[in-house]
Amino acid sequence: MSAPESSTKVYIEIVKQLRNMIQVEGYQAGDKLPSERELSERLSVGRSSVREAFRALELLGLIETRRGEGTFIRDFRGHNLVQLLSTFILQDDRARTDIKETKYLIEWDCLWLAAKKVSEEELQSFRNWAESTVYTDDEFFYHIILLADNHLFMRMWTILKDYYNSLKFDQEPVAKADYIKLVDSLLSYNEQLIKDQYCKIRNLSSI
Amino acid sequence: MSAPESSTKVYIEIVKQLRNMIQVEGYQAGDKLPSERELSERLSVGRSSVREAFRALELLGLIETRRGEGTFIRDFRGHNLVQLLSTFILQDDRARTDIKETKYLIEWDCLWLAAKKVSEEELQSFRNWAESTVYTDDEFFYHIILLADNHLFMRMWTILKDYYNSLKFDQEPVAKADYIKLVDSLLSYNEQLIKDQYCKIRNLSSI
DNA sequence: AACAGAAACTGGTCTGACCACTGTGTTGAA
DNA sequence: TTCAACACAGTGGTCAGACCAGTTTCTGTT
Repeated sequence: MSAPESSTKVYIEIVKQLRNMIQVEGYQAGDKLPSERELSERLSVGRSSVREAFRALELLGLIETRRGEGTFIRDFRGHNLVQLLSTFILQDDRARTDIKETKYLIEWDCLWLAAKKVSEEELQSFRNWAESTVYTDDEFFYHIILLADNHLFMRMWTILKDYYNSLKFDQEPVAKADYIKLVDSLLSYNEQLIKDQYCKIRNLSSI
Repeated sequence: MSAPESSTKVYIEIVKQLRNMIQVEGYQAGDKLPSERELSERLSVGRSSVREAFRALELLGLIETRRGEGTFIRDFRGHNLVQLLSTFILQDDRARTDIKETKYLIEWDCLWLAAKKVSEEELQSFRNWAESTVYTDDEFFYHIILLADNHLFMRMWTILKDYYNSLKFDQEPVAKADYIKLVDSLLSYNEQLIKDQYCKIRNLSSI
């Protein structure tokens, strides 16, 4: 490999080449990447440098390597990062407050989006599900986020939920009737009503 | 190192040990970690396995390694992840819509938080800055996010901003007077006024 | 056609060599 | 006494090679 300018590390260059290759050749989740040895030859770098790049991407949850089989693009899940990042980032006392605040606001954003986007039939269907099913708070809001139809919020919420749960807040169980009331407020398309009902569920004075 | 149960890879075990060590021994940003060779001996693993673990954490932006000096805990910045994750995750046409939607809602959330948290003096001081300074849209909203005083939103917004900018949306410049009006609406503590003014800046019918 | 075994592929871990950079201590000259 | 140069010991960076373990493919026999 050509001498790196501005002393970029070889494994970083390899990560860049991999990204480029994935983009240009249109790799999808489940697709197999070239083997370590093949990339080593193709890029004229040591196999251990290729392994370093693969390891880094694997820890991110972007690829997975299987002994005897190969290296594959993964369907990304953020949950690997939560456990990792939580150790390094949110260690101060402020974290708990920020997590709570952020999770609640994103839930509210998704309620708002759901109220805007979702048809009455879909809401009715969701209400039927809410009435006839036993679910956790997470499961209920997972459905809300689905209705909001924003993949990015789904990822963020999923990460926040995992981390929020790991912090073990004291949290009174929410009565099922209150969840139903929240869905009914969505059906009413009344923003203030939705807001009031969500605040009740989360014990907030306002949002 | 003891034989890994359920075939966990050695570098993953090393990452776990590092996380544990950082937590238990209370490492801070800027602190130096034990050297590759020392960890190799201490954990009874190959130096290349330690390097794999370090590389992975470095790519995440959690540590940095400097030749001849050592390995240090970094003050985390999400911006390394944006460039990386964007390639693998948000590749479908939906991404653009989701990014816009999410960024705008987080900006709104932070406006709302700022309106709740910030004293009139702070707002006045910010208004003075806004009047007397030349700034970009990003710089203006960076200050809003600072006023919201939520580290998590700051990180999320920073990541979203970078990615949003990389997508190169057509975006008309905002008149400085409109930024000032937004600050004034904050000073009025009138949520509807804040909302209206933000919608004007972002060309939204509602939020 | 089916099956068993060999071969070739894959990733996983490690050792060792050597290079390049940095920091520290020592030494000799001014 | 001070300062510059040098040696040394530490650090990370890259690589080759060896060997192991799992999976897939190929080949020969029945």
